[in-house]
Amino acid sequence: MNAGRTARDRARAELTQEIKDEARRQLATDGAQLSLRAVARSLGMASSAIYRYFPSRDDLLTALIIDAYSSLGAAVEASTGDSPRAQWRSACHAVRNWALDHRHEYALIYGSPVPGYRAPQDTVAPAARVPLVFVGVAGAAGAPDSDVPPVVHAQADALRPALPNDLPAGALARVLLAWTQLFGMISFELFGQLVGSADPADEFFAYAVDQMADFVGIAR
Amino acid sequence: MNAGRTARDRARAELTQEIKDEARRQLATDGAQLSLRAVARSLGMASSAIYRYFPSRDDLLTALIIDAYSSLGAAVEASTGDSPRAQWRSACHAVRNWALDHRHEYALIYGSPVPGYRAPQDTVAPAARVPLVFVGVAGAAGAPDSDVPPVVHAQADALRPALPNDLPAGALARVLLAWTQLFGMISFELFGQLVGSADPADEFFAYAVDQMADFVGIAR
DNA sequence: TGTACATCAGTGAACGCGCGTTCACTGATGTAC
DNA sequence: TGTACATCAGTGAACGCGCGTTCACTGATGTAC
Repeated sequence: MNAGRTARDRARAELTQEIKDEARRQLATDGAQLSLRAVARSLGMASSAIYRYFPSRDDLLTALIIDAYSSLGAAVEASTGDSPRAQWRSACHAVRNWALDHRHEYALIYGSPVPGYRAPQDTVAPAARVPLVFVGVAGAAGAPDSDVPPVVHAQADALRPALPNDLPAGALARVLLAWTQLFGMISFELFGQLVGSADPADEFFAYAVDQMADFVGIAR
Repeated sequence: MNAGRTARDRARAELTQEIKDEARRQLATDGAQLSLRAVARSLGMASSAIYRYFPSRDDLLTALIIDAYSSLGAAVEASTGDSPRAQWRSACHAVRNWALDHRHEYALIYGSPVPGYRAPQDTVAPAARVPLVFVGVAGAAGAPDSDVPPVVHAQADALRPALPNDLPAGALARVLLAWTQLFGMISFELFGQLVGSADPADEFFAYAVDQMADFVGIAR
């Protein structure tokens, strides 16, 4: 199935991609609305033809969501730094830069849930890639343990088998907190909540990233 | 105009309220979609009758948004505590409780922007009520100054005239950071990003609130 | 290499639906004298 | 207190639009012998 590609197979793969690309383009212009008919129109094909590639609108949405998580995940995994501290900073900025470059895909995955749409299980693994990078950096930095309430400690312990290292519960909790902080700030910036205070947000973002590195205990 | 209320005036005020209430109810059931016709249907009136109360769908949306900010603002302003630390905690929990009780209104104001909708200036003041509460608490606690990059320092200085106290730039920056942290965590919880890690989030939230109080420098 | 059949991509019409907004109209409520 | 007129709330039909999805069909591509 991977070797003997027929012309039909190749055409199918290409058109599947083109449909997703066009749908992404429409997310960017029309906001979060996604219309199969509009996508088909732009591609010069009958609206019913889309159904040869995606069984329904929701399946196309799911594909876009998975692609978005994967694209962000890859961007963050590709970020590098000479020290754990530099890696931390570079990973945070990779998230923000991706978000600024893909505003509507960001809104699709981190904004309010799409009405009437229920995300299937397949999105879980790609969505986990970003937090796993931060766990990895904290591990490499030898982030120290700290006091944590029992329930949170138990949640950290339950999470550990899925992690690339065995970060102590106190460190893991702080990484999680920094993770919500990171996306909170980016969402506020993109969704316009910072207008009038920390906008433009470049310097404030850099400042926050540094504060969070200190908070997690990643040495300067 | 405020004293001599005619029957017509009272009927108008009541129906305006009923339209908003029904619209809110529909936000809660149908997700972020808002249909004037559906609202009218539920109220047993002709869809065109809505136009006697709101000139367009966007105006109704704007009213809902302002109401949501005001409702949240009032809830947070009403929170109390014996010490600045207790006030901080109680304000944070007030935000979260309001969000859990008004999920769709929360999504309306803190989720992805509604496609094709541009928020007018009238939303700015109500939106500022929550952060102002946190600035107030930090002021009462005597939150200390700290190092902050020049651009952020300048943004803090520019903000100060609009504040109820003259928090030093380093403290104000940390309050802003905690503010984005707070909403980041609540958004993640409500939008399902914590599933599989810190969910249920009650303890993690309490933990994060305490960490942020330390971070801002509000004495235990 | 050639033929017969099965598979698949794409079409165009149709179904059934919902939407925001406008408009001419009716009848009730309010106001001025 | 009563009458004449102006204001307003609410109606119902219509405009013009877009949507997701289904279906019978055509013609091209692939497969087995």
